[in-house]
Amino acid sequence: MDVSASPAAGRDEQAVGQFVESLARLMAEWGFPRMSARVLLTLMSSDEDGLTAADLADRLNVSPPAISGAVRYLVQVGLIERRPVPGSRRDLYRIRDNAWYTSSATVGGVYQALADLSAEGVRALGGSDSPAGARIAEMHDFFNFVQEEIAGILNRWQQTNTSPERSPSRSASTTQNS
Amino acid sequence: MDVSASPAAGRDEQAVGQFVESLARLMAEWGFPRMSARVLLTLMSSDEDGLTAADLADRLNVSPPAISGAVRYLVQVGLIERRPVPGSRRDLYRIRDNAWYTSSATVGGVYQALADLSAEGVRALGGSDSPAGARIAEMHDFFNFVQEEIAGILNRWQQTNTSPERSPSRSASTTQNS
DNA sequence: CACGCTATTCACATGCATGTGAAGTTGATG
DNA sequence: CATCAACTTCACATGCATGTGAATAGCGTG
Repeated sequence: MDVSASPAAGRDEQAVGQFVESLARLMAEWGFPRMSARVLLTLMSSDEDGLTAADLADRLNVSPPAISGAVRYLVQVGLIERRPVPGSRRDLYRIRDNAWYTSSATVGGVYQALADLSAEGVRALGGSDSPAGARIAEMHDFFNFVQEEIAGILNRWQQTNTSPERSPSRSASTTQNS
Repeated sequence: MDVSASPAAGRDEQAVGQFVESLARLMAEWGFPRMSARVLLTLMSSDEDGLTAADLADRLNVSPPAISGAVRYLVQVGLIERRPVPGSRRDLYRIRDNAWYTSSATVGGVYQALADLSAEGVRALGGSDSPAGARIAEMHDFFNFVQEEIAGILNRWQQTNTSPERSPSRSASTTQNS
């Protein structure tokens, strides 16, 4: 095996690539756009403080248009930001600091939508008197509960990590090994 | 327009159908199989204590094979159960009582997988010393945190709603007749 | 013992999302 | 002012998931 570009404890490019692909695959499996996931993870695992569309296309071996669509989505949902480089035509794409926090807040919104819709369901069923009505009412309670709890989780995370901005590396040890 | 089958405060079949479709669409948008979502919600919004594949095919205006595939998935992930009817060839499909609980437990498992994979990412990056390593390490911490918190949420839900097992979900007064 | 109903499996068609190549647009530079 | 580089938009091809129809297997019934 050739560890050509791997100083003692430095990056293992091959392993990093594998990591990006594995995680992107997992995210894609539950509905996240594949290409956007790859772009996001490539940005996260780069030491530079931003990459251009050309850089991304090169590292991922895809065409620039694919990058274009992927970053448009990522910017729209607030996971990355584009920073036009003053002297140049290039734009740098950069991860927003609270990316995962934002992402999970979106998940919370989904639960809110689920709760709202199930409330309509209870109405459609004529109240919670019937078995079906009771079932949907319970579903509504559950989603409502989860939604509130998720908000609590995010608050706790914010407090634990004081400013969600640029928190220093605090986790040294990797929890578990296979 | 004729509201032929709408007793005063009873089921509004049209609204129920709309509810099923809306919620199924939302679930499909974040990765849940469309047909399985429709079947699940149809079961939930039925007052009978179980429906046959033929019933489901009829109510959803789809072919029996589509039902077959949908219920196989639902049974596999533990959201519904099949109850062979003793005297007949028919099988009744029925929602498991803790369906949403089970479903959310699965979501928790996803976060666990995310945490595990990001731990590998930190290793691939040679530790959390580099900017990228620090970023992935923070991601790992976040997923780990969320995963633990989700477990806490579910426990709290269990306690609030006493036993999640086989709890007669007729929390309200359901005049159940078999 | 044969028939019929119910559910499943197989091969196929349809629809949708996604990535590619070519052309277009915009801003920097000599 | 002309040229070049970088990103974006458009039209198309490919792959994948999903639902349908025909044929099959199993169990209750006359």
